[in-house]
Amino acid sequence: MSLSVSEENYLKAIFKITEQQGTPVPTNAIAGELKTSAASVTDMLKKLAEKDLVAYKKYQGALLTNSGRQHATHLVRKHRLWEFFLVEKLNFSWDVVHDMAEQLEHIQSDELIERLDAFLEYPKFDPHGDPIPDASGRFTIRSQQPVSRMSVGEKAVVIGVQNHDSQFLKFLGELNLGLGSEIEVLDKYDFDASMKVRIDRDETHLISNTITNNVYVKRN
Amino acid sequence: MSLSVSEENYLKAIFKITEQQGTPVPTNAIAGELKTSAASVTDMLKKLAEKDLVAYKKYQGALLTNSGRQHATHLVRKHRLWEFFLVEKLNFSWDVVHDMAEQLEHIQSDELIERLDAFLEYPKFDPHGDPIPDASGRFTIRSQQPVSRMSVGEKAVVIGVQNHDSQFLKFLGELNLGLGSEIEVLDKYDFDASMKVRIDRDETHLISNTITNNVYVKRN
DNA sequence: ATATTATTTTAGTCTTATCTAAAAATATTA
DNA sequence: TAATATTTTTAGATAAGACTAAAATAATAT
Repeated sequence: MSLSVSEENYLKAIFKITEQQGTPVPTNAIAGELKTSAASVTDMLKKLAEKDLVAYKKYQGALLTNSGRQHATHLVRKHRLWEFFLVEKLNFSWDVVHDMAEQLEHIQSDELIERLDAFLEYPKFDPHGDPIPDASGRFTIRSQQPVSRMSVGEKAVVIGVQNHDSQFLKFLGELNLGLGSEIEVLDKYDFDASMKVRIDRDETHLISNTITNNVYVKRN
Repeated sequence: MSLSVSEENYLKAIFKITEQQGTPVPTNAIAGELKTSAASVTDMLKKLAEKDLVAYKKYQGALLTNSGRQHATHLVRKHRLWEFFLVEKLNFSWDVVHDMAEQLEHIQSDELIERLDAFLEYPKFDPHGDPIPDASGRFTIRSQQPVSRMSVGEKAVVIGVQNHDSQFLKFLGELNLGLGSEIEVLDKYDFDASMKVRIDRDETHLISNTITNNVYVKRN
């Protein structure tokens, strides 16, 4: 079944909000995610329910059906593969690729995606450290923890970020902090989760809780 | 100015039909090219005229303005660069890339196209031998002639095809005939422009006028 | 438990891009 | 050049996806 860009965006939004959990997604949450009105969401949910992509009961919010989740996962796969392509092949920086991938993910061709995947040598994680589902929708699971959970003296390697905001990512770049960076915790200020850290055995920085909570490191 | 996919398709269609010449394009020609109704074309022409992308006078057909032609050329550039990418990097064959490129050409990001161009090392011709305009819209001109104009005994290298129809291209593939193939004319049957040719100093084939008229070789 | 607030849905519009049928303009032909 | 045929435009509808305002439902607080 071929879906419109709009329909696909709704599926992705619902998928993003549920993120595993099985609790129904309120209309307003979707409206917020897509920056659209609640009325529009209601209209679309009816349409998606009709196509059996979401389970929807009036006033009860919506949940993806298996078919809907499959679609959404495939969109996530496409989005992340394109992001990988943009960063690894076209040398874009990680803070500018989202909007382009947002468009590219709607290109309709399974063969294209499979070949892109092969061309990129089957990457398992995108440039923000998020897992890229394989063709059958399986995500690689990896244990990780936010920097805020590290203890003083500990060293760990950055493997992901939670916040994909362009400003945030650009700021990390200014700290020379990216995937693969080594972080050593020099000091912790527990009252606000800020920390003093050394990055790649080089500069030391005082980083705020926005950073310590949104940057993930490899858990051993 | 950012255009809708539909508006872009109209500009491309007009560009394709005029193909250099400065005679106005009739409404019906556009309708035929886009497989839409004449009424729809009239509506869109008014809209494009409003945006100063076409010069349109009732009952007189439409012509691209400079701005419209610039837009159209940029679309051609995007289409052909993506086709090159699909064939050269993702190993698609030349007969299947058109529909994907048709979608990819509407992705909005100039930076993406410039980086793609660099990644592909600034190709001058697409997989069908059509010139790829550079960022400022200039096409590389190359002298060429259809196989039908070759004389008996002459040898020449294939550099392009006029017909992009998938069936046609697939058939050429079956003759092992592609860009770069050498054609030697063994015999000519002028009454229908069919020929006996040897391809790449190997097999000989009797080829119809559909082929001799639609395959171009390098002119010396 | 009822009043108040917040959320969600319905109803009615709007825009874009399409269509068909009818009217108008242009081209062709006798 | 008048009649006929073709092309193009207008008029009126439709579908998708969005909106606002009002009504209906659910959640919260007194």
